[in-house]
Amino acid sequence: MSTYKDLQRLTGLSLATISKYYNGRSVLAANARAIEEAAATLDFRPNTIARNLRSGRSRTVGVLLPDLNSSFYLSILAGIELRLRQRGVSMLICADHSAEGGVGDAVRELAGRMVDGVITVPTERAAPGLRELVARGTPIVMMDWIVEGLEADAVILDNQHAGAMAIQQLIDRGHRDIAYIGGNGSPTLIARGEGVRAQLALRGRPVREEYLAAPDLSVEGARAAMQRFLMLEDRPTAVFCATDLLSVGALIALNESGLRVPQDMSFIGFDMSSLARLTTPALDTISQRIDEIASTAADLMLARLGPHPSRDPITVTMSADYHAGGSVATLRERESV
Amino acid sequence: MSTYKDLQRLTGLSLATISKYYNGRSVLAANARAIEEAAATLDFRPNTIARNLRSGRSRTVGVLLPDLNSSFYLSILAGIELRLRQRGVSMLICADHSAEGGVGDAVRELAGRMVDGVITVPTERAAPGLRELVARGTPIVMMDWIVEGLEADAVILDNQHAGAMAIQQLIDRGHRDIAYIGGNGSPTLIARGEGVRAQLALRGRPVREEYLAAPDLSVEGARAAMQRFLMLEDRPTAVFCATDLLSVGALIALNESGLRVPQDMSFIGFDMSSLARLTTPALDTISQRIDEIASTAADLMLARLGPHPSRDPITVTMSADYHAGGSVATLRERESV
DNA sequence: CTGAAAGCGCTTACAG
DNA sequence: CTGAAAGCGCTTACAG
Repeated sequence: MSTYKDLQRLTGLSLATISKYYNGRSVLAANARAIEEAAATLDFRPNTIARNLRSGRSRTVGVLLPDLNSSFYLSILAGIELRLRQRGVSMLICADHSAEGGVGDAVRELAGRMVDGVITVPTERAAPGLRELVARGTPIVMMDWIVEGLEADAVILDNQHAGAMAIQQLIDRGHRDIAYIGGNGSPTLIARGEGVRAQLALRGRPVREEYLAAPDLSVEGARAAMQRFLMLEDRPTAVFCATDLLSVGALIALNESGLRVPQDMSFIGFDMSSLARLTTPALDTISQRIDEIASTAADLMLARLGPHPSRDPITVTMSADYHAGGSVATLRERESV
Repeated sequence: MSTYKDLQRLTGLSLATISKYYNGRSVLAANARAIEEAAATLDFRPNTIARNLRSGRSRTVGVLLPDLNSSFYLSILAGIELRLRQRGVSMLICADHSAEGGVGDAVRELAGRMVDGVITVPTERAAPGLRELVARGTPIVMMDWIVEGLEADAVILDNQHAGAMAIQQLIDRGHRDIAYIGGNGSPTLIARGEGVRAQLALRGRPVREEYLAAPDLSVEGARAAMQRFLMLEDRPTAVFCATDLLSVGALIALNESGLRVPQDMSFIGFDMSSLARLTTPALDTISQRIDEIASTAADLMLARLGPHPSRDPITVTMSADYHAGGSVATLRERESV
């Protein structure tokens, strides 16, 4: 790797002038050409690490996620990467691995690498570290759920509404015995569950505890939960799943059981994008516009890194969409809403 | 952020001693305790950037992928992240975005950030940059396909065999008119296609060009390709898809057509993991052990970063597995192999 | 516009 | 074991 010193040797210019050139400040045209020539000869590229150390900015944003095991997180990563790269900002990825425990403090790891900001789907575990970062003036953007009391921007889904929307649809189609596979692992899932329960109550449907499952957020967890529903004396006529992995697991159990969707069981999934069309009939799903969430989060961060960041934290709330498929059967006559 | 100087103020020790402590070299027990106390008070954490600059090692590995739009890449990321984090190595992610063009040279970006090594699913576009890195002595590990002439470790699939295996299965089950949705975008796909053609030829089955499609590597590309197959005068009795996205797209088109799998069309997909069980019947697939590929790649990299790297490049070739489902119909009597 | 000098926060020989 | 000094490759005021 060649350095400014090598350019200095070839051009006779000072380090300060070379630095100015590489920072886009004005330099005599002749000098600029000389630097470009020398750089081409040497195959020179400025050392980002040194730049960062001296300037105190790394043009790198940390992306901290609970794990990397769902397509939800992948889509988020892809969306953020695209937006940040357009603006010359790099991305350092950390998975929190809360489950494993003791993998070290991901947030402090990011801090030690001088990231200019952190975009995160936060976990309980990460919260204290995020507070420290905010105290130090590092901008944070939260996605998916909000750490209470953290002064930071956020992009979240109206999760209560997302949950309620699924139940409303099922009730409108005549369902009464509705099962729900959700979870208590995060405020996001709790809110979706609240939406479910509230809507059931509102429409006078029984909230039967044996129809509510909160398994591990995994394909196998949901598969087992669905299997339990299917063994009930009076099994539900419809099931709603609160995440993509849970949807996949529940559907696998349904397929294994030999029951048909929607004749024997109606189904509403969550966030399955193109997978919803993988089955016959296609699935009804509740879904978020993940690309929009990611790009909004990236934009909020870029604004914070820019010259005139706004003072107050901004929370963007997005609403989920209902994608109709053919996986919900209409029982009896359709109720009026 | 506090620094060594602050620790020096609180402990009276020299910077050299503090540095020794943080690099795990021996320090008097009393001094170690003093440093720990001061660090706790100050909430100190060594600045990784400064460390990197001075030591010339960043304990960061660049991960360079063509894009971030497939679950194949996500699984690879997840596997690598897990292994690297266990060893205290961070991961800087770049998507090459070859398609968009002009997004800047991802490889040089990584070089400027002083990554200790690069793990990559290479693209044509990245090849020259990777050569430069090798010339500079930066270790590279390639996954999925090999850039010819690059002195670097690699973990690849026996793609010819993967392609041949699918065709063999279909022929064994009595199929003759076999369609293939693949692509020419990468040596990986070309090799899978060669395996397909070779096996068809070997078993005396016609290689009909109208049964071969090489669409964009996208869900929509495969959907369109499948739709064209279905409009053929004598449509094929079976289709094999060479990637996960292509499989999803083809299956969507099949569902939309109203044809049943496997009665009207047999289907073999690629790399669908749990998605293969999403449908009734479950899908037959060819799949790679992605976790193993990722962890092998990470281990090869960690070995290169360790104290005694081997001299010669290592190529690990893995073989694909056949996962039986119920998406292949048996026509006529089963042939002997 | 340009250059000389100091310094970002560490690590690294080198003495002691 | 410890400490004083130089330096990693840049950027940043400050003069000129």
